[in-house]
Amino acid sequence: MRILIVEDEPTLGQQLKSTLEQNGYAVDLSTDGEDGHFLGSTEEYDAVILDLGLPEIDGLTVLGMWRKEGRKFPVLVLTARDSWSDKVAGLDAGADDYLAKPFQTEELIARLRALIRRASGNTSSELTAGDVRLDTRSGRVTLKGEPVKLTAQEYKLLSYLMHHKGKVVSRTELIEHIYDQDFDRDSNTIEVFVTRIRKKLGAEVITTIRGLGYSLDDPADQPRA
Amino acid sequence: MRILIVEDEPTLGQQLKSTLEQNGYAVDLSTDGEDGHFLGSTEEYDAVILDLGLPEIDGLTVLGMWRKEGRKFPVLVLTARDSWSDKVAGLDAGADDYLAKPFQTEELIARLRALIRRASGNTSSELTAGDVRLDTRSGRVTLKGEPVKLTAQEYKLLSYLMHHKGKVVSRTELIEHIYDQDFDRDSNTIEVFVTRIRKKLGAEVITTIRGLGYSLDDPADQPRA
DNA sequence: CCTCGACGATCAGGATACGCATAAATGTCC
DNA sequence: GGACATTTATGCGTATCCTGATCGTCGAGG
Repeated sequence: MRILIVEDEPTLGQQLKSTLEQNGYAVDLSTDGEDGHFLGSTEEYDAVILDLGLPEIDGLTVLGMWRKEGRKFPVLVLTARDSWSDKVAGLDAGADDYLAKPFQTEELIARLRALIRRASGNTSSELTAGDVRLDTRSGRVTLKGEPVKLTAQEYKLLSYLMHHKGKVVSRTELIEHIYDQDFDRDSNTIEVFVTRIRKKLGAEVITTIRGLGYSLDDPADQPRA
Repeated sequence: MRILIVEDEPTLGQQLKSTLEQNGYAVDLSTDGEDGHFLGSTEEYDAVILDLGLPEIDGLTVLGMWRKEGRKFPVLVLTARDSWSDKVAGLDAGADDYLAKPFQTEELIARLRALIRRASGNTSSELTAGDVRLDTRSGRVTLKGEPVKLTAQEYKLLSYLMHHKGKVVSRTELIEHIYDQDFDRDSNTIEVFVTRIRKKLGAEVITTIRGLGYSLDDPADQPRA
């Protein structure tokens, strides 16, 4: 999953970035409103963390612009103080959740996870497809109850597919969502990891749709396939 | 485990701090409400000891603010006298336990231990994983019944992992919970202690999840692995 | 029905970052 | 001041990731 952080204070921003990366997210960091707005408008993110107290352009303005442009990613708003008016304004402008500074990183992670989960239409933190089960809280994957060891990239790829079960996901979409900004787009890493995952979880979990991409289907959703 | 003490009387506060440290806790001490509130909001604590009779901001107010902000750590409230009304108000405001001054440090420790245990979802004061058993009351660790000598830091690290059995714990999370406020975040002490613990208890007790952190698994939870 | 082209799957080698282990330096407590 | 615990520093080994090449397969058109 790929996250955008818009935070003017460099120390906090950098710290957030590395914390999130340690939790398996691909993270882009922007330190001003204009650049942040541009990134959010051009790149693909699964969630955005937005500080309201930005220099130059206000965070609320940026959020408003995104929504007007039709960007739908969930936005978690950070605000300097527990100011009630900011909260109302934020939610009005289209924020999906709200966290007052200062905050604990663990809570931020928990909320972010919940936002991404809800945005993809899932209600539980446990995603299942056939015999495969993925727990987004503990970061564990099991096959028929047996724990399976996945590497970081394998996990990211599988996680994205499971969050979009049934949808056909193109290779470029996968690259955009599991790598951050600077990454060589034409490479066959995706294929390599799909192969690896199939080896560990069984070939049938990921279906190839020639010319379009991949799709992860839950047999339970299709009585006969 | 990391504790925050908010106590205006310096003598008592300092004394509590060193007692708790002797019992294997990492302790931050704050002598006024405002600073205490800030610490509780920004740092990661496994429990908080809060004196109600504070100058400037009242202890109850601080507690109320924390709960409103969504802070979930267990709070043990200290009050000057055995005043019934204070107790009711404290529990109302979200306190988890209550102790009247003067008190025996033994009792404080015992209650603290119980609070932390309950907060992590454990019911017994004895935590086990495979052949390893950790008694939070005596601070003793045994391997297949044989007592094992652990140093203070080794114990803290193991204890935190055993309180969160099965969860993937990142290195920063470990640092935040076994060291107090001022500590150099980028150092490799965690790795060193993990190595030491593995040497004493066997390499299999702590699993490494590359790029994410460590995890302590109980073989009993996974029928066959 | 066969052939060819395009796309995807697979494999193996090399680069790299990550975690491990050890030793040396520093700190702390009797 | 000595013993022990803790932290820092450093080299090593290896899992993981990426690259590029080759092999396999699907499907359209002849």
